[in-house]
Amino acid sequence: MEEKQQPNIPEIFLSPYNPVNHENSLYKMWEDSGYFNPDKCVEDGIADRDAETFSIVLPPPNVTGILHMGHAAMLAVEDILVRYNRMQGKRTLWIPGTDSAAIATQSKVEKLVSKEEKKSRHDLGREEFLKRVDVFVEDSKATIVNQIKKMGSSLDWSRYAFTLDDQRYKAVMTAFVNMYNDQLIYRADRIVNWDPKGQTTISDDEIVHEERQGKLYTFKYNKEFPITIATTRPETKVGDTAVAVNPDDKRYQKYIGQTFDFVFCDVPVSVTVVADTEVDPEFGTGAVGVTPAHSKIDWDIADRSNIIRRPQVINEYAKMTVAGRLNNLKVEAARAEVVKWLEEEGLLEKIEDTIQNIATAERTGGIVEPLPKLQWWIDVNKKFTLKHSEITGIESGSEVTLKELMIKAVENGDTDIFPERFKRVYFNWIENLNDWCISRQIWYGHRIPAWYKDGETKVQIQSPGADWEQESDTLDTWFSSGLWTFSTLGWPEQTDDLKTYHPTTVLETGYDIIFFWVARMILMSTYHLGQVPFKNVYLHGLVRDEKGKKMSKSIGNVIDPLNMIEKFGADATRLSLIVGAAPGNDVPLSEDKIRAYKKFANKVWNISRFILTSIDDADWRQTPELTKRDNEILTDLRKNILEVTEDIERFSLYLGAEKAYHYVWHELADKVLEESKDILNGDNMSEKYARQYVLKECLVASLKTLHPFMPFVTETIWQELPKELKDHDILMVAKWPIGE
RNA sequence: GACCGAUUAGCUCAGCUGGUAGAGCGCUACAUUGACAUUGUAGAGGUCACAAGUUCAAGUCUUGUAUCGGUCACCA
Repeated sequence: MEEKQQPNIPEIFLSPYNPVNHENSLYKMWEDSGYFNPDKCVEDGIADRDAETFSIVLPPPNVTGILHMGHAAMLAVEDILVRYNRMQGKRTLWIPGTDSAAIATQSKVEKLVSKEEKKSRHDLGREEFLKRVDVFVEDSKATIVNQIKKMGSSLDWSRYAFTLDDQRYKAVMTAFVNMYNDQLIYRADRIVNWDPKGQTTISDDEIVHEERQGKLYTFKYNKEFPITIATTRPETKVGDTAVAVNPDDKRYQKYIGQTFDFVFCDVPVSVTVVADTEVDPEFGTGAVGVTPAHSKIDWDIADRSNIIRRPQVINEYAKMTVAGRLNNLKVEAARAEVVKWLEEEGLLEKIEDTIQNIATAERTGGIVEPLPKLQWWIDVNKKFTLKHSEITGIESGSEVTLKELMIKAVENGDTDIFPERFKRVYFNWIENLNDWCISRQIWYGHRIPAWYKDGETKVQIQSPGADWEQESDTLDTWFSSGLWTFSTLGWPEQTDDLKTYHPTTVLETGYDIIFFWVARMILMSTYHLGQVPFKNVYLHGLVRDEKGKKMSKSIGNVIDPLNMIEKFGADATRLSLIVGAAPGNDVPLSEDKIRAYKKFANKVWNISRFILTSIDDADWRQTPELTKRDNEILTDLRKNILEVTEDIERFSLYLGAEKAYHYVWHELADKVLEESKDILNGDNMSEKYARQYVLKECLVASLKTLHPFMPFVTETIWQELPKELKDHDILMVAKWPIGE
């Protein structure tokens, strides 16, 4: 038996691919190379000076949070797009950042301070408390940043942004002042959504409607009152100033305009009967008790009928402020008390079960209490002059509203949304959009640059003087998030980055924040820059468990990405989140699925090992004489490259990943490698050499097409490839192969 | 209540601009430990929710029905 010559194979291939041995050092190698930064790529000739640009801003994760599968999916999608475009030779920029998550962070620190020092934020005072928050944020920042890196995210860390850093502060202040000067921001007293738990106002979009079992009470204010009314909230009736009926309702027409005074549950009340077309004669008794201070609809009815809009009978702690037996009771207790009183007085006609929609605060879960408050708003319907416009169909200097800008930007295709059906969702939302309440009663955030003295108000970034007092409210975090595509690029300065990379190419985010964020970014960018913020919106689905359930700690079905990276590698984790994840569709994820892709990483590893040992003795200076089959293999290869390329270009990553996977495993490995064994061991040297050439081509190209999807294993192998096979030492910046 | 989506193999889903169905996992049988803490080969399994329509031809287009899911919504 002749001893087969032991090929010269790199030692690392002697054992299966083990991600943990390579991932951290590879990431460091990439980072040290500087090629996450497009400037460095241009400098070293990887991208041409005038190459097309490709830019994405990372939707900033909460600075104090930890990485979950949703983040992991987002990072995987974006990194694939970024790596692909970088290999295409574009000037590719992916900007990292973190978000202050104002309310969440503040309450975290509040809890911490209360636990460790037994103090409230008010004990510490605003300034001292904010110092604690800053320290906390600084400490926890490293955690999330490191976790982002674990996924292999090729972000340009030299451009890292934090929503509350100095540069972003400047952008937010400038934005506010500009909008105020255009009278798009105003201050007004009206009903707001008050979250008693969070002790702040919230916007309409931060409300979650919950269906709950409630009761509908039908009663009279007193024995003499001629009209019976129904309500689910009897405790608010001490704040009634009117009873509204439909003007066409024959039963009540004779009372319209009359005023009745009486004492209701110890509280003197005066109500006027008014006509309002919004009242449905068919519902309940056809008469509505109007409580302007605690219901938005009632406030509007009061406005239309010229009724007084107060008294306010419930305070910020959801407690009654009236005198008598209800004094200082919580609303639920007050309700029981009022019902008891109605029964005693014989005023209660009936109680029915009903399903009522309760408004709760998204972040705290508290029941929202509508209260009248003096707050800051953005007017979405006011006409103003857009000085500069690059938006298709809107001339510079034309009169528009913010709503029109938001609609136009998508309607004209300047911003395209994937999947397409979300365009309709977007338009639908804008049509029903009301003015946006942007002030919040929390401390951690951008403090509104309004200054007060003796009833006078000035809006400007710098304090007008020591005796002027600054507005204590801060801005809704989505206000600053809305500026994110351009505040991260240096706006309000006209930086090179801003000129080069804005509008950004893609915004990739979850469909659940299309209103919160996507719409607000379009609003802010079109207004401040006259540009859309991004040319494409790619909406990914939510990561769910294998049964399609939402992952949650209480159910215990959470799959931790860091744990998965540890177990199966970042490449496997990425692929599991991409394959089968059509944009806009939820992704079912299981540990088995991730394990399957770890096997694939190992398969790639072994394919490479086989090919490398098979081509070890090849001399690449010869010209290969390809057989018909050789050419066929190369054609298949290029066809696969083309398909993967097209899929990535049209954001169908789930298809591209699957095709790349399928080709490598079931075409290259199962067919090409198997049939090559005879040729490689045969005596026909010309045929053997030709096949070696083909295998080399297949390996190099496959590593490249796989790289965006599974950067670590492909780069690890690349580093072991003989120099003469590579067009660059680092696969991350090698040239994307050409398909046909 | 309005709008949107889904309904295709046991499970999870692909099927873009219409031409009599595909993948992965699972299952069955056989082979394999000299690229592969395995892998390969072969196989079973679907009246593409239902009904009507357009068409030479329909998972694929139109309309309607049913079931499930989602988003939005001020009915007191």
